[in-house]
Amino acid sequence: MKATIYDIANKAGVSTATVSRALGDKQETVRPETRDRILQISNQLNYRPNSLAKNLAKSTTSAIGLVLPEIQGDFYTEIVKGVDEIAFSGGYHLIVASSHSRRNIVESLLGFMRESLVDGVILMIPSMNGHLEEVLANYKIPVVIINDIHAFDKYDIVSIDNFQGAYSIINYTIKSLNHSKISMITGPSGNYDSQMRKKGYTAALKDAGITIRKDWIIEGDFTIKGGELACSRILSLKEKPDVIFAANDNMAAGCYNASESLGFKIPEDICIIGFDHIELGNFLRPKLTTVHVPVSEIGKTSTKLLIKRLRNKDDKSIEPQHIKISTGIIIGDSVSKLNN
Amino acid sequence: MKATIYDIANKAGVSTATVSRALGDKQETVRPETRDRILQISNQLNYRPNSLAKNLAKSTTSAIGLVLPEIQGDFYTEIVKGVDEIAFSGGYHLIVASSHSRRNIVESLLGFMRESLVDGVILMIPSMNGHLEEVLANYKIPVVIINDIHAFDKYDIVSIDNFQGAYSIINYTIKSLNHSKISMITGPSGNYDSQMRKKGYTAALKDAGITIRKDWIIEGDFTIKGGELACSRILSLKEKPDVIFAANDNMAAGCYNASESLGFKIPEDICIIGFDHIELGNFLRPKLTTVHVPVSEIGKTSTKLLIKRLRNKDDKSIEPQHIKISTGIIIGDSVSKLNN
DNA sequence: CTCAAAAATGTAACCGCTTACATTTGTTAA
DNA sequence: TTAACAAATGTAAGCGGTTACATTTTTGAG
Repeated sequence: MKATIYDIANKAGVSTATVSRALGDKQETVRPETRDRILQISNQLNYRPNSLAKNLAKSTTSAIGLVLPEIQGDFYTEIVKGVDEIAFSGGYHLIVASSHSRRNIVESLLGFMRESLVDGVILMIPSMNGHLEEVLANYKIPVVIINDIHAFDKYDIVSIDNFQGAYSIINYTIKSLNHSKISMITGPSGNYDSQMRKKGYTAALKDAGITIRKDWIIEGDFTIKGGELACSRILSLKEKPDVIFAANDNMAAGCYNASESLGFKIPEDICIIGFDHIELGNFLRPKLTTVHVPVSEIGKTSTKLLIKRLRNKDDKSIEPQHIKISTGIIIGDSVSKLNN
Repeated sequence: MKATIYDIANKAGVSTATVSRALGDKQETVRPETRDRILQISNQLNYRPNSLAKNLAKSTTSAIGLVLPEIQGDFYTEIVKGVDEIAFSGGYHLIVASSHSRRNIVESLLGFMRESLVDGVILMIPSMNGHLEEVLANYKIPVVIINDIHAFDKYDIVSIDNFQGAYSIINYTIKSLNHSKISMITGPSGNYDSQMRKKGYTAALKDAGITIRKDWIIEGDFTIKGGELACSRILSLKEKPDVIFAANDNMAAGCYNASESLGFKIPEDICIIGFDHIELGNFLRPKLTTVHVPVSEIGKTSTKLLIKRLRNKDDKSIEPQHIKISTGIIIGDSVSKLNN
């Protein structure tokens, strides 16, 4: 049978309270020789505290919940990796729940919260969800939200600087490469990242004095297939743009496919810009020009934030923090330079 | 304050035992009208059982642990997704632990087992690890191992049919495409998947009466960079092979890079074959010929196996199951047909 | 050496649910 | 009607820790 705290107390001739104190993290008042004796016996019996009992007694689980949207591709692996690494070094376990055919984000979240299964939650919200606000308001476990969203200002938020990323790369395309006929394939309409990327795009155009053409803004869905479809539509327009700015690399890859099958050469006939800088982009030919997003940084930062919150749970005074992760530009060969 | 089972018992004028029975899963002996009353009050109070208390009382957690090797790329996302989906529908939570700079597989495993944090574990072991056997022997939580490994025959195992996959594609290359000068870039020497893929490769050659050249078997490390390096070495041999079989797609992608920079055209000057069929391969040009591995199937199958085990925990008689997930061939354009 | 304060340890309730066993209530057959 | 048995419910002891409060031991100033 597994050794319990009672066994140790017995063998050491002390009470369970003393054993608990000697073995606990917080520096408790135990005489050094007593502590040593307890530690030794504990080792000898190969004692491991039962975390279930500890959880119940302390109403705490040392676990962090990570709620992800429908998982696909590199992106999420990086997030999980970043979160896991920080969680682990902070002494937390990681419970993940991704939404899929049988479950949505809110359900995952509720599952965590209702059962007090985790001490805190990292929540990645790609787009607005009806019940979400209500759920968040009803349970008061610390939450860190990953997304570029302002409806949740009272929570800690970690977001990619989508606006800046899009603005920079479009600005570069205009100013340094002399382009002005730039179209965009957005993500799904409700998606926050997509919305901000679009704002960056329009702002850069506007600041450069370029009129925005609504017919050059096509809605995509962040998938490769979706990119293919949208690109085909753009390439069959009577008045074609010179550049397609896809709201993510997946769709940019779709553009490569469509261009290839429609006989458009990149970058001579059509230029492509992506967003995310996933591995895939490095293998597209010509190399994809895109916006670098430090994905695992997002996971790490949110976890750090959450853990800080958990460590100061009583101190309600700390203001919600909003951290923006900045992006960078990756210059590939998928956008040509125009001679003006 | 959150409602407890006591509050319900009070309000309903029954004992906590009855409430517990009425609310529990197993069809207990409670009079219908009593059950109804309890259910009603439970709803009214918005009662949610405290899972921590339940865990302690039942010494069970309804959680499955998933231990992954160093996470990178598509592959693992698919596994997590598959596991999560099945775990969820079986009423289990998913706790993941990946090894990384600060932790290795055995540590993750120990963490789960020592603290009785999970009811069972799904363990992905890429290569032999000293303490592993010992750890597994010492704790008797149900374990499902994902890998092509025979040292652990007494556990449930789910494995990719690496041998068959490699054999088939090499055989196809020989028989249908008339190649005979086929080299291989393996994975890290200790890696089980790699070992079996190599066996499939050598068996196919041998069966076709082709002599195996040791100098055409180069060790790689499953990374893109590693593939690049190994490929360069092969391409600078005095006697070059016509085909390079990379033990995974990542390395195959590296081969593309190396071939490009050394001026070798695929498939005219050198042919490339991969393994895994990750998304990336679809974007290589020419399209990569590779072995399809149904990754999320692996996750799903192992989880089903584990849950079955957990549901029949007492029944020790069930023999360890060894399930092989079969692979398929994806024919791209990276291997030319020789006229013999 | 004495005594008050500080340090160390002990006692036992508690976290909220489950469940073996005891008790009460209901049902059925003679 | 009643004995015998089944069904429904109650009692209370866990599960294995934590911790408020009580008690004992140690320490050190006077």
